[in-house]
Formats: sequence, C-alpha cells, structure tokens
Amino acid sequence: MDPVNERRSDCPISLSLEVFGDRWTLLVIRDLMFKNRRQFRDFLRAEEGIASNVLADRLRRLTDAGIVTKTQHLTDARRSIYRLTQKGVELAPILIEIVLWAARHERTAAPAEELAQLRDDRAHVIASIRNAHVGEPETPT
Amino acid sequence: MDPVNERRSDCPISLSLEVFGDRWTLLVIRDLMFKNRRQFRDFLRAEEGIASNVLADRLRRLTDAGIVTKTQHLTDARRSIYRLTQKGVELAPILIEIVLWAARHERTAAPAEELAQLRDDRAHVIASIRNAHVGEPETPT
DNA sequence: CAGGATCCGTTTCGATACTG
DNA sequence: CAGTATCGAAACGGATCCTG
Repeated sequence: MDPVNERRSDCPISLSLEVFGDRWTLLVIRDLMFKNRRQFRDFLRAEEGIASNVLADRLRRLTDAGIVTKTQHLTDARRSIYRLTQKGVELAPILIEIVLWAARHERTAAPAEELAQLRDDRAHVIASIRNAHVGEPETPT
Repeated sequence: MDPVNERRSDCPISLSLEVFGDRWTLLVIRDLMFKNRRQFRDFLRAEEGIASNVLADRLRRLTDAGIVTKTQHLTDARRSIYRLTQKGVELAPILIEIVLWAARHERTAAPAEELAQLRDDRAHVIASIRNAHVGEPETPT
C-alpha cells in the first residue's frame, strides 16, 4: 500500500462537527458569505425556509464559536447586524470547494460564470468576502 | 461595494445538503478517505460511536447518491466492502479544507506532520486516496 | 416593525436489542 | 458479521407572544 495512506491510517482527524454536522448552520454561513445577508429577517427569507427559533439558535451558536459577530445597526437600534469574523471568513475555501463539487455532480442553479470565478479567481473572491465582513464597520442598507 | 460581491449577491448556491448537512455522513466519508475503513464493523468502531442502524442508513444513502460502492468480499460472502467512487474521491478537497481549518481554529489531535502533508502535497494525497478506492478491485484484510 | 422567546404537535434521530 | 425492529429522546416547524 501507498506509504501515504499507511501513515495516515489511524489519524484522529477533526472535522468540526459543530459547524459541518448541521444543515442550517451551513446555510447561514452560505448566506453570510455569498448572499450578503446581514440581518435576522434576511436569513429568514432563505429559500429553504428556516424557522425563527432555529435561526436564533444557530446564530447564537455561531457567535459563541467565534465565527460570527453581532453588532447593532448604527442608526436603527432595533436592527442587529451579523458578520463573519476572520475565523468565519476562513471557512470560504471549504464552502467554495463544496459549491464546485456540487456543480460538477449535482444539477445546480449556479451560473457558469460565477462558478468559473470561484474556481479560477479564488484569492480575489476570498479577499472580497473578507472585505465585506471583517474590514467593514459600516452597516448595509 | 466590490463588484465581485455585487454580482454574487443573489446566486442560488447549492451545498449538497444531503452530504454536508449530516454529522454521521461526514464521519463515514472521513473514515473511508483517511482511515482506510472498508467494512461495516470498521465504521462501527469509530471513536464517535455511530449506531448500527444509523450507519446502515448512511451507507445506503451514500451508495444511492453514487458516492460509495458496495461490493462483496471475494472469499467471505458475509462481508461487504465499501469504497468511494470517483465522485466520492472528489470530495477530498473539501475534507482536506475542513481538516486544515479545524486544525487552525480548534485544538485538534492531528499530528503536525500529517497536516503539513495535507496542506503542501494535496495532489499526492488525493491521488493516493483515489488509488485506494477507485483503482483497487481487491479486498483488504 | 425587527429580533427574538415560548409553547407544542410532528418528524427524525439514535441507543439497544434482536435476527438472518 | 451485517444489518433490521423497536421505542424513547431530541430536533424541527409553525404559530404566537413578547419587548424595545
């Protein structure tokens, strides 16, 4: 057998199941990362139809895990703004690989142009995600 | 705002939630990919303690999805051998990114040496995974 | 009105025991 | 050894209520 596999064969690999073992958690991260959603109601409008109690729970877990931050809207005190932390932004390579895999193997609605950008200009995509979250103290809309 | 984000803002991104929304599914794939597990009992011995009915269900779903194949052991008819298909092998980049992210952000038990290999010699790692699954009709042990 | 919390019927999950 | 049957526990979805 290949020595690479040999050596790896009993490796205790961590998969961060808190994040990846849950359907809704992943969808929230996707919405933050690729759809620029920032407020509670934005996530509620996700195509997949998340319930408000489930959403609140996942946002709390993500902030507890240091993946998301919650701040107040500057002018409207009612609104909360959710953003990815640096740790959260660094999930981008994973999400990108998932999207590319899904595009290759399942029929997906993602336009070919955007997929090509994810594949060929990964660094730029990630930089712009970071810019929209970590580097942006201002509030959208 | 960055035009990259602008354009991506309403993209219907598919995440293959059948695979990634579930904790046990991901663990089974990890065991196939990094721990060379092939038989039902091997997966049962996972540190995380999967139940037999859950394991049977997840293996069935994965074979239905074309990610795993199930064949009979050549000499012992009772035994089933599970392997990744090409589609399954192509999940490797995702798993690798997850492991690397977890190693950076959570305390993980994975040895530094193996992590470095995952990071720096990705092509070789993936090739050896493919070799151990798609290219190997023989049965282990 | 936005962001949640609470209650509750229903579905899904998973631990254990059991079978071919 | 490789699964299935059973059944209690947990999660989910949906409605509604609450609070600033």
